[in-house]
Amino acid sequence: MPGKPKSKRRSGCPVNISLEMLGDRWSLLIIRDLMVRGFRTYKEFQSSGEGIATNVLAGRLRKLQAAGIIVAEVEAADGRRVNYRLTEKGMDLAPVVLELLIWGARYDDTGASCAMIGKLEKHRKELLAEVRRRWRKRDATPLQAKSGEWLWP
Amino acid sequence: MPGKPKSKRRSGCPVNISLEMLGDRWSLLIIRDLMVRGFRTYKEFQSSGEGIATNVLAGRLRKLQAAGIIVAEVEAADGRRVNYRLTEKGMDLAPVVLELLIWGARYDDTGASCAMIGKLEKHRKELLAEVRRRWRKRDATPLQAKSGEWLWP
DNA sequence: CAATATTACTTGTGAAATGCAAGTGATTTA
DNA sequence: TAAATCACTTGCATTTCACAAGTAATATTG
Repeated sequence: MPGKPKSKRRSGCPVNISLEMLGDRWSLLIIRDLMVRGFRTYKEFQSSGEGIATNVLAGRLRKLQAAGIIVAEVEAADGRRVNYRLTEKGMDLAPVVLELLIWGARYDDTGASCAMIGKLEKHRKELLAEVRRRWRKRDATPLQAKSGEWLWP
Repeated sequence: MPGKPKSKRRSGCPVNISLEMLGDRWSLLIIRDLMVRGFRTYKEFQSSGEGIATNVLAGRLRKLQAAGIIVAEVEAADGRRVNYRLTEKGMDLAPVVLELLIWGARYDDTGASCAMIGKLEKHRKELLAEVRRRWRKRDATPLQAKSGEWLWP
């Protein structure tokens, strides 16, 4: 039994960054991988090379479900597989993820030629629209490779 | 001696969400408070009601400095006071913070009338410009009250 | 159809981070 | 000069995390 989180304070009109769910090392990475790398299964997350521990991954997936950010469904054709998908609420994090990607690219750059970054900044809207279109179609082809390279447009 | 973080993996072209710095419960809250609540001192962070532990706050401020996101300077008029400010790099997180605020407001809403949310979404650019203008002027008047309420425009 | 493989986890253990209460040292104010 | 303020640090109990190993359910292979 995990026990309740001990009741957190909340201010009046709740325009607050809500980092109770997203304020950890992995949640946003999982969301990004669902959003732009086309990840769907537990195994993909584990072997993505980011190094999340298996028990922590399981915990995060559970929490993200409980928060209504992702849903899990067992694949009809193969009862072993569980496919994770973003909900509408989860997809609405796309602007956050995009801005984080842009910021990270601008400052965490280890030097590789990333002309793509300028394109991301200039075409925020189109990219967000594309991500959402693929989400609706359940199209899991990645916009971003495992290496981080962008496959867009 | 804290010891090195044990070397994290990095992919080739580094377009990655870099959550090594921001992937915790407090960093983005500190940045938001500097950005839109006009916080400047240690004490303000401590007594903001968010409940960050004092040792953790000290640690985060140190890490954010080391990452070049904030700077600390002792106040000339009062040698006890240390004022924290965002760097350019820190200010460039404004779009991230704004999108998080919008998302949080949309979904974490406990019900209060927040017509302001729509305004934030419609006037992203103006708000970002305003935040940056105040930052340049070192104007610490908050855009967002402690309660979360927006004082803008 | 039995043996093996795959997938999605859980469990156990030590290390690290966190939360809390109390204390410290450098100023500044009364 | 004593008290107050500010920005921290220290110690300790609790929680979370990382790593390795194991398990249960389904699927594939021979």
